[in-house]
Amino acid sequence: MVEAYDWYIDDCKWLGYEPDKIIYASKRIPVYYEYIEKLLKMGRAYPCFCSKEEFKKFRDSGIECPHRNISCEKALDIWKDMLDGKYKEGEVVIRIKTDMKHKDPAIRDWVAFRIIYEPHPLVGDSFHVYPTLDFESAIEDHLSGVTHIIRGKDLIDSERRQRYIYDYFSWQYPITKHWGRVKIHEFGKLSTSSIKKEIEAGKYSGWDDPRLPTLKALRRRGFEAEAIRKFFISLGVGENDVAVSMKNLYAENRKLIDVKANRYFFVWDPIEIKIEGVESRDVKIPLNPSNKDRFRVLKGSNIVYITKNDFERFNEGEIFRLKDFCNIKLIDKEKGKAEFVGYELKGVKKGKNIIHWLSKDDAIPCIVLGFENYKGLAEKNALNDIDKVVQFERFAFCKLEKFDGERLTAIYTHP
RNA sequence: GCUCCGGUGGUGUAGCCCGGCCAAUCAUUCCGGCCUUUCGAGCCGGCGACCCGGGUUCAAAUCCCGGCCGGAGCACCA
Repeated sequence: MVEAYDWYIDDCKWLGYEPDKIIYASKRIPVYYEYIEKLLKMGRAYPCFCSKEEFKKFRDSGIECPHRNISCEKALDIWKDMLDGKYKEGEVVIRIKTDMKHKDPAIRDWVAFRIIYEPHPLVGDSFHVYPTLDFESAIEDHLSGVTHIIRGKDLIDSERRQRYIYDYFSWQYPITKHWGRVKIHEFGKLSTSSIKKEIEAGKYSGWDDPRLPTLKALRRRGFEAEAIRKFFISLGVGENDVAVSMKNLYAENRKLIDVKANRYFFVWDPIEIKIEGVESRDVKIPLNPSNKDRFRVLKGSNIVYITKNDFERFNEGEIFRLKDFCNIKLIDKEKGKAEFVGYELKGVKKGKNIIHWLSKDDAIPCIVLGFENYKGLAEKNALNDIDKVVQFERFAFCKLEKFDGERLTAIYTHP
């Protein structure tokens, strides 16, 4: 995927880190050729004609393969022939000499170059002899003056392999740190390859599907880069695998957005209620409880929508309050009828008896996409905050993604 | 199977190298209270951990050995 090249950089910048140098290994193949030629001349590398299976036998038994001890001249000739395209894929590889008796078989004479005729996404068919990751990054780390490497523990053996090259050239190996595998309780193992498959299978709509734990998805959900940074820093760099809950991320993000996210009403699964004896009036509600100077205005009227959840909780005869508007008593649940009790907040039990609502004039259709999808009515005022994260009161923080003239689409951020 | 690494409250983390100040840090979750016109935020309080067994030592989460459990590598993949 060619686009993925840009995604790394894009995501990196979004997180707030500007790379000071970007290196595409595929564009620097000739550099690696230089170094492998040196190693061939030094007798520290050799062309090997063993098949994978054959070599595995040698590796497992710690025996040098018959190709290992040819002269430098011959080795270089074969190398030239490889470059000239005289060999087929899989016919020959270049191996770095380590120690066939090394106690860890994973380290024994590893492959540095192999032949691939398939065109490369970035450089097309300019080359057909490519370095392996271990070889390329060994050279590149040294050339670019890398002093510290932080990478996953799956690459721990890379260090032991690469050190042979560093020793041959008398270079100094960087200091390494490794991290373990990260699992998210709510999702499972983080694995780009399995996510890719599931996207292709149609399970997810794309890399930014809000159900995914990808940076793209988190970004779409309106997370602050700062929260993600803090979250990952809190995980530390340790070789142990970690299994962490998204709740920790939510907590970090909430600290940042709570003060700035405007509050609006979102009535999911709306139920219509008629209130007898109430007069219409405008209701001013603070956009954010921490700043009482900024308001939004809702029309309080005798027909309002409340969410089904709330409606079902109340019994006939019970009094509850439409937040900031008025108190009503449910008189006929069957018909959705209530009667006006008063405007005064005083005397109403606080907490669960105060619910959010919307009258028809202020309601626009809204869908919230997340782990589950919610359909309902959102407050019209929210249209002022398209592209921003708002809090739908008593629901969750949501990123308002778009309004198509008919319906507002929001992405579920977190509770 | 071979090689290597790791195991601190529900979760993540600090401390381990250089033993004592660790009746073990911080964050989050959970539970309780206060506050609040949101089941949000804030404030206060609480529960809760050094994998097990030996050894060294006046003293061990920290050092040593063994066990158990978990993970990584053993690719012509990145």
